[in-house]
Amino acid sequence: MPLAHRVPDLGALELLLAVARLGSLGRAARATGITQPAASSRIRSMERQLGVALVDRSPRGSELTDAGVLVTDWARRVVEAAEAFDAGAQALRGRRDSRLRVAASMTIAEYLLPGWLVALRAQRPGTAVSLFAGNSSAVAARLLAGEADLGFVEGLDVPAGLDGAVIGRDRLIVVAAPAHPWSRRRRELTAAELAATPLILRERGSGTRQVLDAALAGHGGLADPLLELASTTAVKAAVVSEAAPSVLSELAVGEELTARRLVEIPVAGLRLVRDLRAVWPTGQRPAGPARHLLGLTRGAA
Amino acid sequence: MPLAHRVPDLGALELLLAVARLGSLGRAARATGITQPAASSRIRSMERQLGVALVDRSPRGSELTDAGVLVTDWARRVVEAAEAFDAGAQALRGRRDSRLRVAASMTIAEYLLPGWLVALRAQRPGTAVSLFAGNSSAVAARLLAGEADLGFVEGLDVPAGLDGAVIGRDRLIVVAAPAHPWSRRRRELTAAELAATPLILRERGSGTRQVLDAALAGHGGLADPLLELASTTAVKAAVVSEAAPSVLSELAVGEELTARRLVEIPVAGLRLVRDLRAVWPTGQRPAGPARHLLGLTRGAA
DNA sequence: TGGGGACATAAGCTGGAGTTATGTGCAGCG
DNA sequence: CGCTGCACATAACTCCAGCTTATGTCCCCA
Repeated sequence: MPLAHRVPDLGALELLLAVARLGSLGRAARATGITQPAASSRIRSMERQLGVALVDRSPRGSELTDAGVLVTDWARRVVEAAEAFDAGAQALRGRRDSRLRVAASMTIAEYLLPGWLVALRAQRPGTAVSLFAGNSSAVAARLLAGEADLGFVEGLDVPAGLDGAVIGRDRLIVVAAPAHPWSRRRRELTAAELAATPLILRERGSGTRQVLDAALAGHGGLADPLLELASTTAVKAAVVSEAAPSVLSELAVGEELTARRLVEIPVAGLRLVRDLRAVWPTGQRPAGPARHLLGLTRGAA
Repeated sequence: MPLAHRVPDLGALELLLAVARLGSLGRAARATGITQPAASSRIRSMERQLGVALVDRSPRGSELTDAGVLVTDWARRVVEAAEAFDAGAQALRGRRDSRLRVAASMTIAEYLLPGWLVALRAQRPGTAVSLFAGNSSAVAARLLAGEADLGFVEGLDVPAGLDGAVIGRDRLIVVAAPAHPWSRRRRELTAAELAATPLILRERGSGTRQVLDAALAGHGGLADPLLELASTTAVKAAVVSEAAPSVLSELAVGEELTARRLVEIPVAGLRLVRDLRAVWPTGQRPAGPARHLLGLTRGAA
């Protein structure tokens, strides 16, 4: 359980990446703003903690061992996730005087925006971004009030008073635990079967739920849910442990699918997709940083 | 640059997840093995560091704020990456007396195995796994010497003396920087064009290079590379900064594609795929933990 | 109105990570 | 051949972040 005691500090992982990149403890130390002895000791204690030699030291520099290469690649993923966290958190704190004020739906803010912000930061360092997250109407209100420069929403329609461009699609997929009978079916599920089955769902009013309701209206209508939960995370947890399927955004379950904690159940003849849109007040085409961010988002999902 | 100073500790992120899950600082504290005041102070200093209120405290418990929900979701990604790191590192240290000894090619060990190990740990906690990473022939040698129970290789053929099962495919894709002319082409690239262009590549002998050589043999043969580098990471960095394309495993560039640091260039009529295989000594079908891990890997990539 | 749950505050301890100063080993060169 | 430069290791000391225990405050509920 105490993961933090078995995984090196973020600072140590960054240092390791610097050693890999620069080929010497001393240079890596300078690059990360510490002294050479500090770097030396930190790498050493990381090796002690992991029980694996990571770098080959020599009087001419330091190189990663074979194990070190692997560990460094795994470390890179942690650091990248931390960068996304940082980009998101910065934007969340961002003051109203930011150069680029973004308003986004929860799903987009959760899964896509941090990556875009990392890319933006790489290409235009120093662009101060602020982020507001809320539902579609709240995003629209912000834009119309002039309190945001660019919005992102998912859903079937563009809110009144806004122009928009489709930047990607979000597919809703049926998921079940690997142990669930549906995971072993040979024939595709039918829409009617799906409609008739009590599912684990977000509460009524969520965007996902609306799309699902609409799509199954012609197939007998959605059965009463087995369980209604307030957050996507809670739904995922319930699907994994309980024995009922759910319908979730593919953005939300990518991780779970690759780790096989959840399995996607194909459904015959049912397209549960919703567009992801960038939106802005009618007539005011995005310019400057907003235009640049918009360019980064094409082809999302 | 000093990312670690702006992102909370892994321990703090874990604690935040526990608060989200359990709805109270005190319970979260107990769950993570610290006392309530420690948790209180840690969450508070995280809020100070991020400049955002994360939890609403009340005498009846604590709930995440709207911003807290977002931050927690981003934190979850960091923690999941750390879990993969941990699972990998544990296996790397694993002693020879492990219950399951895995040998895998570098690509698979880097990108796929940690996720499988996390899944395995969730389903069969306490299965001690050890990992050896090397090229196909080294993996084969381990298996044939009885020093490994299950192997994973990518490539065109099954090494002699081994049986195997295809568990997925790895597609090699042409990538370029967004600023590169190929990223703006309207017409698909032809195989002959690709063959005639000097690329940034791994050194001769790497698996990727072999597949590429074979596939382009009928299209005039691969031109001399512009640059030959020793690691996939170095190749990616060169493609991003230099003005030349490369051909890389889609496993290696997933992150870069979604962040738009790299762009995939479609090529007409060229299928650069290689199978990912689980392998074992002829006749000795995997049993026990090996069989279970094998089950987790189906449908990879 | 008293008890219990939940969070905050206070005071003191500890260890990890950092710093400066110095030592060792190796390569290249005048 | 010894000097210089570079890289890593060791030693001694400092400091602060995070932990603990003890106690206070607030609110709900029986």
